[in-house]
Amino acid sequence: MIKTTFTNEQVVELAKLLKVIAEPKRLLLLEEIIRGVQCNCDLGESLGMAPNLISHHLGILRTAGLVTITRDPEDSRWVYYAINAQVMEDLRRTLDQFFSTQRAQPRRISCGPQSEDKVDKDLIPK
Amino acid sequence: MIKTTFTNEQVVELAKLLKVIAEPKRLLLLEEIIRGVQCNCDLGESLGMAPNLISHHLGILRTAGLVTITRDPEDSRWVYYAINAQVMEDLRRTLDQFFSTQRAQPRRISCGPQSEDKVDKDLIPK
DNA sequence: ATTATAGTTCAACAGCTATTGAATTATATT
DNA sequence: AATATAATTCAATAGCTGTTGAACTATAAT
Repeated sequence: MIKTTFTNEQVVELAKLLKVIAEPKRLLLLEEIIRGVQCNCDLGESLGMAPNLISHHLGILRTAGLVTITRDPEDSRWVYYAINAQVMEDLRRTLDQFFSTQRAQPRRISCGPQSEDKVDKDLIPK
Repeated sequence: MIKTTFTNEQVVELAKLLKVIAEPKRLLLLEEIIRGVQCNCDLGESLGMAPNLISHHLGILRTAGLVTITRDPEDSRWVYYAINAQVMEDLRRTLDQFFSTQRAQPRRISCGPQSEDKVDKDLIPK
């Protein structure tokens, strides 16, 4: 069953989530985490980012629910980030539906010279 | 064949394209165009946006290659926008790969108490 | 106890961009 | 020729946010 339309609220909601991942550094962080690089210091090192900036971006990813945080049981100073598979999967499916070319409808003629509105208007006498 | 990694350049490129669609008004415009509402005036009317703002956002969508523009053959003052199916499909597949949970790797231990670096360091005498 | 380390929070700033209103272009109508 | 219409371009503004450096918190090591 293919979803054919999105409500305005759903579109706005999707845009919000897209804004979270539409930032190059954040998307790079996600890619690294997906690859298995999940401790804060390695993320900062491999991307050349200051630790506070890492915190900032990971916080946004975390608020969006895309990643989860775990503290090391031996030494709780260390934190490890991991992707939230469920949220990722939901996002994947939503995007899959939104950008499905099957959804595309032909132009609805309601404007321009061919529109009936135009013709009707012309029939109204002045 | 599932793509397992993205290069930094690919990630940055993807982020740029995501930025284009991560704007609520633009995503709403895309949704409307997909539904078949494709003339400028209708788009503005159904979304409550001024014509110049419509132009602005559609210009960005057009620069990104997501939509194409056609002028009315009878009255070239009217323009109609349509989605670029090829670009949409490419984007859909890229996102499908990026957010595929199958890509996710377990944590690579290179930091923290369990890391070998740590242990090796401890073996070095002072 | 003191120092070191990992990470977060805070404050300030700069750059970008969505929005608005006015001016402009180009085509069609009268 | 003059006016109207559809759309774009331009200039100015305001709000948001990524970035930076400093201060702070919490835990571990000495």
